[in-house]
Amino acid sequence: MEEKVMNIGIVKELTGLSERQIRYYEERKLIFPARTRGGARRYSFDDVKRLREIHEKLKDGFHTFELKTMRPFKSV
Amino acid sequence: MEEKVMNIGIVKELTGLSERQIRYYEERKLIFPARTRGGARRYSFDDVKRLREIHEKLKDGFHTFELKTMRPFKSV
DNA sequence: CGTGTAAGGAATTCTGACACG
DNA sequence: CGTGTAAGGAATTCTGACACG
Repeated sequence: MEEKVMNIGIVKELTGLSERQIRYYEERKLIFPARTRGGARRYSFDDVKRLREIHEKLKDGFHTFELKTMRPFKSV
Repeated sequence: MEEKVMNIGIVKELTGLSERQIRYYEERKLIFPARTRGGARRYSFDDVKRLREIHEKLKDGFHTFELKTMRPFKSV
């Protein structure tokens, strides 16, 4: 579940989030997709799971900078 | 492992096969990727596994039409 | 802060065909 | 038969920015 194999389009469908949101969470250092040679992001199923958790927390009123310590996340 | 989430570029990397080979096996009805609205193919991890098996069999001298009965494969 | 959008470019994927054998 | 390739188009993704609040 850690293999980075999905492009952002599929992640969008699986999470229901916008590309903007997905990229923003990365900008905030909450998610770490891999990159193809061409620069396209690649996510794992674990990433999809994490994106859902992030969005849930934000809906609960937390801020991205507070989520960085939300849970230890194994680095790529 | 049945979720169709990978585009052909990643499948190429995971299997070491060319796009031509991957598409040809589909043309021969040995593999059944899903499609995005735009027409792009989407594969599952099971598909990747199957592609490897197909290629192995071909290297062993079998022909694509002989592989259709190779093993029951659940349809999409 | 978190997210939407229009903008232009670059990388990806698609199909149908010609080629070899 | 199984696979390579050049061709042109269409869909996808990328970055940086302006916007709101």
